[in-house]
Amino acid sequence: MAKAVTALDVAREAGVSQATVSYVINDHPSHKIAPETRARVLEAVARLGYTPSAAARALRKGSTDIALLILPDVPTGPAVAFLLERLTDELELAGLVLVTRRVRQTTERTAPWRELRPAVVVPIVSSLAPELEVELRSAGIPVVGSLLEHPSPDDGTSLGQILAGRYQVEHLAATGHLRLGYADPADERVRAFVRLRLEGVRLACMELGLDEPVVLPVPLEVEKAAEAVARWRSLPEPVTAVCAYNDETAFAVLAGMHRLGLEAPDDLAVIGVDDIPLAPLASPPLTTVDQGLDALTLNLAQRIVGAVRGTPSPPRLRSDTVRLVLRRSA
Amino acid sequence: MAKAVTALDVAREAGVSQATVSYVINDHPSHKIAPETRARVLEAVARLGYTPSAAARALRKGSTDIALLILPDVPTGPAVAFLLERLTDELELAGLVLVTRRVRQTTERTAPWRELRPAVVVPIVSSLAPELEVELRSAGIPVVGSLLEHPSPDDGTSLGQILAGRYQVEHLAATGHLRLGYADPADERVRAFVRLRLEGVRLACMELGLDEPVVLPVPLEVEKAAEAVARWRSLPEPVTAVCAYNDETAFAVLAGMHRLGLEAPDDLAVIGVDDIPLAPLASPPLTTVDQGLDALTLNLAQRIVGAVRGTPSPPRLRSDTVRLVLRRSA
DNA sequence: CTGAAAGCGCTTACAG
DNA sequence: CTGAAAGCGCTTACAG
Repeated sequence: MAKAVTALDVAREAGVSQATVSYVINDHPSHKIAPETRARVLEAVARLGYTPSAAARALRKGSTDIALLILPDVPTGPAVAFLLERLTDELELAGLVLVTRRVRQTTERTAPWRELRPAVVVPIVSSLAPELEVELRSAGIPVVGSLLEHPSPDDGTSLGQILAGRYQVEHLAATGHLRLGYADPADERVRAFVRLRLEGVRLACMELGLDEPVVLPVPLEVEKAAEAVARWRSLPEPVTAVCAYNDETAFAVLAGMHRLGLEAPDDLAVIGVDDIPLAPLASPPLTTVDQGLDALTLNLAQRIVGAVRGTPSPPRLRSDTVRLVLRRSA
Repeated sequence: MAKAVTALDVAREAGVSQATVSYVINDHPSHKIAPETRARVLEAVARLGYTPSAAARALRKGSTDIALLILPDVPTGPAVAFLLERLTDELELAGLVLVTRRVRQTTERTAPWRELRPAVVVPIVSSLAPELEVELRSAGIPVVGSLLEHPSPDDGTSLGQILAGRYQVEHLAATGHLRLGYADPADERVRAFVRLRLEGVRLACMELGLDEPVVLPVPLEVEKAAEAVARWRSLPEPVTAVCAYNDETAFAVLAGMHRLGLEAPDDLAVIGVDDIPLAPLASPPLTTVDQGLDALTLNLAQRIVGAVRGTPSPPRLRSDTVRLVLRRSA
């Protein structure tokens, strides 16, 4: 249980005071340290392998380098995994550590920032309850609206989510389809997203004069998916194309079709959302809507860093990242 | 910038000392607090919404509740995403927060534990350099060998990794295949894993008297995959079955086959590793090897918690979680 | 059963 | 240009 190296150890080693160590380490603006002293300190730091304790620093400064990401209890699909990976990397570059908290519902009772004193809170899906938002603001902790935020309709990303649905419909309508199905993943935990994307589909159908989409549950099981496909095709006015909630659900639809000996897009056109790495490998290659998660994540990272450092940051990305990825399934 | 609520605020509110607040909050064993006092304190805590500062606590106790996961710079595929998700949840249940650090190479220069003072360090892939291992031990920070640790050959998981390859071959050999191909994802960043799984394949081939597997790069692109498939089939002694590095690579092989009008398993049998959610939805449904990541992750979580709390924990899971998932592609 | 006080390792006015 | 000292918010021997 050797004690860790402290600034005092370094100070002794370099023959200076603890304060001086701190000044050179932090490049304190109002404290120009003599180059020679500086060098001596830096050398001692290197020799001893000193790194300031994050805890002591946090206690003293009143805040940490933590970016607290509040994730809902959704399964971590490819999209969220990608986001997490990129965000971790980008924030680490800026000296922030990403801490993720999965939370069913963010309430008074689960207010992790009280414990962690993060530099910033990022509620990745639902926005915070107003009273929590107030608590944070008054504690000086910025809240960065995430890209996936959901309820507010004029919000950029709800917009993005809705737009994904719209793009699906526009492409389908443009290729002559009049009756659309919607493949719902039937997973409680992503309900909010389903609602949003489906909303986009409904709206677009209305505007383009198509019928209401026929929503059917399509879990990731061949049999169930086949049932849904059979059902869509046996309607009085059969569905000729389906919008899937995401690419994984689209794979399920495709699998259900294969089971029935059907081929996309002729028997039924299928379009997904996300453009996961496997999408081009579907048979046929999956036509899908790319939400531009890459750009959105980068933008989110920049906004987080900006909020922490108090530096100007780019505006929240709007809908301009969404685009159709045309392949063969629709 | 309202100040956060401190133990002193609570103490005043409850009419006790700061020490007493701490005792009731921590249920200190040697300090039985009078029930009535206790109640008063608890009530004040609730009323004020008090949560102890993690930083102050860490500083005082000399260690944190952080479990530091050292991740190599590998792409976060479905398997790693799953592991991260489960681990976060399990550890949160035990009051630990998971902090992930992606690191190319863990050296003296990047020693995040010096800054973070985590309760435990988990190098998820490569084991730590010996001198770092020593540093941690002497600082009293336990290191929990991860499930994916790689170089030591007698190690449980290398074993697991090698075993995945072995299972692939055993199934293929049992179904009459003599000439095997190996689909290498051709991604530098997962080289270590490829080597291990391929090793298992090679060993098994030798023991079962099969030829050396024919290794070909198969990135996630239809064209490239088709090339590999064509190549395998046009060999003087054609390959009749291929072991894919993982399920995603197996999807690529399948896609390459479709492009050439070929069908698994008759034209070429294909077997993956991981059993990702999409595996049953491949066409044909993908036969694969499940590494039992679920059980492995739970075991890892238990070992982490055990190491931190100093309580007994289960032994590292060995190879017993690996199993064949028989579907239709092989 | 409860409290006063020390001290964890930093940073930062404040003096010199 | 450098240092002595206070103080961030806790926990925990030590007294009472």
